[in-house]
Amino acid sequence: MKTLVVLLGPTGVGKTELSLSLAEMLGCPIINCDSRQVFQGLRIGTAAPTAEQQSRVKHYFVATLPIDAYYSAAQYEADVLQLTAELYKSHDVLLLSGGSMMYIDAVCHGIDDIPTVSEAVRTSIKERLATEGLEALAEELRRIDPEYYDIVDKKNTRRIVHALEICHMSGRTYTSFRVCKQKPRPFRIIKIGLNRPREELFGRINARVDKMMANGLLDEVRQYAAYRNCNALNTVGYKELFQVLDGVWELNMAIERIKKNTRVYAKKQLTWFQRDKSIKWFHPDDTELIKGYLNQTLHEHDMA
RNA sequence: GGUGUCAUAGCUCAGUUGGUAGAGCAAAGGACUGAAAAUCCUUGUGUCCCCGGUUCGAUUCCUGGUGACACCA
Repeated sequence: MKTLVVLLGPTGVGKTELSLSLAEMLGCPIINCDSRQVFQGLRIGTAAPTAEQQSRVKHYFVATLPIDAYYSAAQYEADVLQLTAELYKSHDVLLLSGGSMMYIDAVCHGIDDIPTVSEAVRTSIKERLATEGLEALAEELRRIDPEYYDIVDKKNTRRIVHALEICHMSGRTYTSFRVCKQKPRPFRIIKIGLNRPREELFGRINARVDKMMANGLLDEVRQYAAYRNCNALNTVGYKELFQVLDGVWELNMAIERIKKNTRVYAKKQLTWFQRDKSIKWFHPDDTELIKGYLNQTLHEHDMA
């Protein structure tokens, strides 16, 4: 039976370091699962695996996309499934490591088949949002897809807009695409979650931000100023420093905000992961415990 | 040593003409299906420094402590 080991946890907890030693133990490459590390050039701000780390273990989905590329959880799902099908020809176990919650779920359960929104539809809804306002769009959604309107967060522009986009795109209701059914996978999944006491985690996050600044994050941001409207740069660490380049915030203010927003993100990740009862949690320093658990579980799987 | 000012949430402080309190920051909880490091929702933390007095009632006024700061010696 083929197995996918999923190493997950909040940002800054220590996934990258541990993923290397697990990959070495398992003799497999690392499939990166980070929605921002897939873009080229976001080396410092996303704490991407270094060249040295990548020479130790082969990584996939690190710095593979141009910064202005469109990408999504659904595309990631497809890309990973294609890659794993190939890699399983020569491996029994593969390691997926990262903290992008929806990307993890896309790979593990799949997400619904929803049409990709065209540029034209996206632009037209965007313009209507600007001229008519969110309430008018919500009202239209209530008319054409009352079922989704019922459950959607009416204050969440993203959700309302997206549902409308899909309706316009397809001529069907957004609800009709939301089957929310888990897709079977041709491999077993073992989820290992990493976590630390809150204080420890936040201490690491704060220290990591200082280190990023020392490593030249501001220069990295400056370099991509022309791409600031790209989704890849709507990212903690980048969006705050654009405020500095614009002269809106003092540098210190921006650094504090980066730390705060990273902490909030980590908490958000934990909230999401909390619901997944299939995750087995460990402290990242318990390397031997984790390896022992993995070996034991893999062995059980072989027997089964 | 003397005089003065201050002492309220984790931090910085506001406030109560006497009816046990609120902002900012920090923090906590949650939602989530093709932009997800995105987007959005909810929450308040308290011996109001301590002992006494006045008062129906004191965090608020008064005596005395204690501590911090400033100035004078």
